Amino acid sequence: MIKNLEFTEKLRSSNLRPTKQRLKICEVLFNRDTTFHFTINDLVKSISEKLNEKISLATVYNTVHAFKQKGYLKEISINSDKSYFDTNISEHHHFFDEQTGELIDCNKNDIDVINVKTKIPGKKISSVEVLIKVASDNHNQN
Amino acid sequence: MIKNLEFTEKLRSSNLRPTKQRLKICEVLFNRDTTFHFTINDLVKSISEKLNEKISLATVYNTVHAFKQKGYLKEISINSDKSYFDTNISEHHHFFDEQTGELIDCNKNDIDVINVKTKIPGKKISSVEVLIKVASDNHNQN
DNA sequence: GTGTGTGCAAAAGGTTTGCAAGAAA
DNA sequence: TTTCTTGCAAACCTTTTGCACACAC
Repeated sequence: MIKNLEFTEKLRSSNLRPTKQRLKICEVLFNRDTTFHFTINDLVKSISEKLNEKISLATVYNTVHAFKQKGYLKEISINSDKSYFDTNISEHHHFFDEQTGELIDCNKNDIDVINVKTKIPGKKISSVEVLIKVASDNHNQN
Repeated sequence: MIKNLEFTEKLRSSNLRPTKQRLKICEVLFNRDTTFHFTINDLVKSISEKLNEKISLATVYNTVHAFKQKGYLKEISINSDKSYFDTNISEHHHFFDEQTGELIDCNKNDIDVINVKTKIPGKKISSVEVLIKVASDNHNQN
């Protein structure tokens, strides 16, 4: 169980004022055992369920973007109408269930390290993301 | 240079009526030498530039979705406010320039085949997509 | 007190939908 | 003639913005 004090420090060290709202969002995001994959909407729901409170949508967006920019959250590359975020900020990959929309973290040893053999002149690689789309075994799509 | 007749056949074989609009969209999408990475907006612009015509947005969306469903287009997993599509339907991967928003196809031998060693029970893999984000070499992000 | 952050409502941008008119079979 | 397709406008949903008020320092 992580203490609010820790979050306060974390925020302060990133030049983010530890406001009531940001601390609450920290609590919902980071005070959990497993990775949290979420959309903004999921987060808002989580806040109201876990804390029985409401934080304005604009603030939630602001905060998530600030956290992403500070490296506390990762945005996941999926094409969807919504943006997905991940509290697991290590370089890792995902399974995406096309039918349920569920995201599952890949473990380090589910996939060999991706070796990119070609460079784009003047560019450096900032990340490599693998998305493995899965569907029910007993369905066939044509 | 692919003939309209070929497109007509293609459409008919997929149970899509070869309408004037669909044939024009085929022409813009598939009558080119290199892969086309596009958003709906790009496509609409292309139609008006190449053919000097206007096809209703709803029809363009309809058609792109139909083509995707029939396997003539691939949707690329990027988180963006817009959807990106690709006329290269082979299983391949992408470089994505974070600064310019440009997408570049990976060649088959830029990356080793991804070997997914773990299965999700009851699910089968329907695709594996790799997105390599790149940025200028002389920039450092913190 | 000064500068940031919050909340609301409105706006924006991409995508979808309903439905009447039109085209293909 | 029947069925599918088109086009328009309205609706929808996520995300962003502007601005007044409130809070952190």
